[in-house]
Amino acid sequence: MRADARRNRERIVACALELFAERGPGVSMEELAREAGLGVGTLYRHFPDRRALVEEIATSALRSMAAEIRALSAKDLSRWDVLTQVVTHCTEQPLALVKSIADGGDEIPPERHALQNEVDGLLRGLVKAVQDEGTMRGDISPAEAVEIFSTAVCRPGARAGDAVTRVMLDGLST
Amino acid sequence: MRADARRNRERIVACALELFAERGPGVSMEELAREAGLGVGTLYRHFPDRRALVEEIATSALRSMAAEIRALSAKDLSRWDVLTQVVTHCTEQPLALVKSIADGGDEIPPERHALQNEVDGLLRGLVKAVQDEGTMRGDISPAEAVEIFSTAVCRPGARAGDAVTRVMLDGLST
DNA sequence: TCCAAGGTGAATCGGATCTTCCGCTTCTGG
DNA sequence: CCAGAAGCGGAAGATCCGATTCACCTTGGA
Repeated sequence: MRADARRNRERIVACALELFAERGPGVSMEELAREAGLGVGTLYRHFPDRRALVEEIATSALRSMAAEIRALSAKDLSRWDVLTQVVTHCTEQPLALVKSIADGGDEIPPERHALQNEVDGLLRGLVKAVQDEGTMRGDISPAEAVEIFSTAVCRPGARAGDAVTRVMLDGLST
Repeated sequence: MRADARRNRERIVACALELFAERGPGVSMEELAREAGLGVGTLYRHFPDRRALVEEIATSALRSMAAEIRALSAKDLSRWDVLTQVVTHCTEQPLALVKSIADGGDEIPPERHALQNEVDGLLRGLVKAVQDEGTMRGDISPAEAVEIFSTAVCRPGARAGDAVTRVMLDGLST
C-alpha cells in the first residue's frame, strides 16, 4: 500500500472518530470526507460502504476501550481512582462515539456485540469493586451506574472534568 | 367544531407530547398518526404542516413549564425541595420534549425563543436561590446547573426518581 | 334523513445521502 | 527521471424516506 494511501486511511478513521463523537451518528459521508480534506471517492476506496467504515471505527474503539479499562484496572490505585480515570478516558474518546453509533439503527454484527458485552462486563465489574471498596454508594446497581456514566459521557460536547461529570462522580461517592 | 374533531385534536397533541418526549424529535408524521390511532391526513386537517404541530406543542409545554415553576416557587417550601419537585415535574413531561424539539434544527420562532429564555431565567433564578439557601454546592454556575438538569432529564426513557436523577441531585447538594 | 365537516391512506414530491465511475494526479520501482 | 500502477476527486445517478396532497369515504348532529 502506498504511503499516502495509508496516511489518508488513518486520517479518515481519526476524523470519523472525532466527528461521530461530537455530532453523533448520521454525519454524512460527504462531511466526513470534507473534514478529512479528501474527496468522497477516497472514502469508498478505503471502505466498501458506510457500514464498513462505521464498523471499523466502532470495533477498534471498543477494543481500545476494553484495553484501557484493563490497563487502568491493573494499576496500583484505589478502585475509585481507577473509575475516575476510566470516566475521564471515556469522555475524551471512545464510549461516547460507540454509543452514538450503536444508536444508529443498524443491526449489531456479532463481533461488535461481543465487544460491547465485554466492555459492559468490565465496567460492571469495576463498579462492583468500587462499591466493595466502600468508596461508592451501594444503593445503585452496576447496571444503573453504567447508565449514569453513559448519560454523563455520551453527550454532544462532553468534556473531561466538566460540571456534569464532576457532579455525577460526587453523587456516586460515599 | 364537531365533538369528535376536538377529541382527535387533543389526542394528537397528547400523543405527540409523549412520543417526542420518549423518542426525541424526528418521529415521523406517520408514526404520530399511528400512535394516535388516526390517519396522516387527519393530522394535516388540524395542523397545516409539521412545523405548526411541533410549534403548538413546544410553546404550550414551555408555557405550562413556566407556570409550574412559578407555582412551585410560590409554595412555602425550602428552595431545595422546590428544585426537587421542579426536576420531578420536568422528568414527567415537558422539558425533555422541548429540548428534543429545540434540537430539531428549525429556526426558533421569536415567541418560542422568548418562552425558552423565560424558563431558563426562572431555572437559573431558582438555582441561585437554592445556593443562597446553602443547600446546593456553590462551585457550579446556574448555567452549568441547568445543563446538568437537562442532561439528567432530557434523556430518552428518563423517569422521575430514577438512578440518574437521584445521583445528580445528591451530587448537587451540599 | 341529509350533508357538510371530518377522516383516510395510497400516491406523489422533494430533499438529502449514499455510491459509482472515469479522467486526472501522485507515488515509486527500476 | 520515467512509465505505469495506485490513488484521488467530485459530479452524476440511484435510492431512500418522510412530508404533504387529494379524491373519495364516514359520521355527527340539525
